[in-house]
Amino acid sequence: MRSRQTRTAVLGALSIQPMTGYAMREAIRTTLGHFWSESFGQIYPTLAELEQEGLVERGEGTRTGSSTFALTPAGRAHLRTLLADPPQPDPPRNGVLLRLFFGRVLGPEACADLVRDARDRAERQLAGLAAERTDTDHTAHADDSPYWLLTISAGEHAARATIAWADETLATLATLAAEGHGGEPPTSSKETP
Amino acid sequence: MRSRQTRTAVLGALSIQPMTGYAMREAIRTTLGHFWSESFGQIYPTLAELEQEGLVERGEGTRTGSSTFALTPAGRAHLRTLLADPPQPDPPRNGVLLRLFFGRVLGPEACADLVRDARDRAERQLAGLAAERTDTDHTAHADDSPYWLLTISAGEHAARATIAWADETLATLATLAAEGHGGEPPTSSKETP
DNA sequence: CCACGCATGTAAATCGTTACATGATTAA
DNA sequence: TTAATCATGTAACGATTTACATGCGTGG
Repeated sequence: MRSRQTRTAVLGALSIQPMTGYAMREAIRTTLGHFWSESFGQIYPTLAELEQEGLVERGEGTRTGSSTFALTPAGRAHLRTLLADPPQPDPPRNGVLLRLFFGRVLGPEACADLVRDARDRAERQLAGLAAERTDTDHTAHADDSPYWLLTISAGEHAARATIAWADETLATLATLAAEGHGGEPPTSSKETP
Repeated sequence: MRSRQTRTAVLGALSIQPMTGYAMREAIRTTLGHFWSESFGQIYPTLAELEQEGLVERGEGTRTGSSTFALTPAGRAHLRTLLADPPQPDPPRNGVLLRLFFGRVLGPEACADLVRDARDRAERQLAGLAAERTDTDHTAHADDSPYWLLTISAGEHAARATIAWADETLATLATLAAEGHGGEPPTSSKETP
């Protein structure tokens, strides 16, 4: 069985409206993109599985060979149980912090580049979320929209936190650089005396 | 070859001080725990690989059969190149937001439970980081400690952001509940008229 | 002497992405 | 007509965790 998380995402997507696998991938990428992702390789097998179990129904698509999937009553019930059981915390992996932790090897200037990149990404993220907020039609899916706004807000809080941290960090790194904690040179005199 | 990320973590750990595979696992879990994780199944094969490539050296351990690994000069040089190339962004997956997005199916009260849990975790995280900050001996690894503090700070910013978001969200969910957007009942009258 | 912590390693299982093969439909 | 987009699915690969098998050393 595909992971419960993927099943949740797929059934959840269909709880908004029936759609094809392709459309689901697009919907997840654009709407859930700031906190979730699924690939075709997950979506199609999961849909097939859910169909076998009678949790989704395959209907006629708009073109030959395509099908729109829809939730069955059993599927909606199953989604409720999936949503109810506690989210499994995945092990944290932050590439920026990993590099920064070993920053002594790299030196303050290179670390500052790293942090500036992270800051830029957060800034763009923030702008993107603000755009989504204003662009989106709130009347179309009025019942779902308050919950959607909560996830947007989460993204904004996280991005602002990253920006604030980055600014503090850049100041710290500047003083570190001034104090002369330079990066280790490519060929260290300690290693080849 | 094991992933560059894992190699970076392993070489990085040895850049602080030589240690056994077992000790490395402990060090990563306790010190890098709030932003990174590695399991034995990754660490041992990676160490063997790096040894083959002459990037780490296996020395005598304190007991029979055990070995302490240390960085070679080539290993240190390789670590610098690994740290320099840009962090690969992994696809986001936030189980709490996934559940909240489909909150309409679950109802505002159950969503509030979810958010309260997330808030609790963030609060504990914050307390844990504060404890680490005060407990740790800054003189032992003085050269690495400023960079370590930057990662602690990142965790604190993120946790505070989660707490602030959770409080806002709980207020919003309370008004939603008051307006009567209850969860869908276990047996919907729409599905069985 | 025995339970627990230190220590190493492998095998299997899980989870997920990427790339490919294939074809229909539509807009230029 | 041809390129782009919609659409489905599979195969291969990669990354990572978990569980297991094994044994040394030490404190109670």
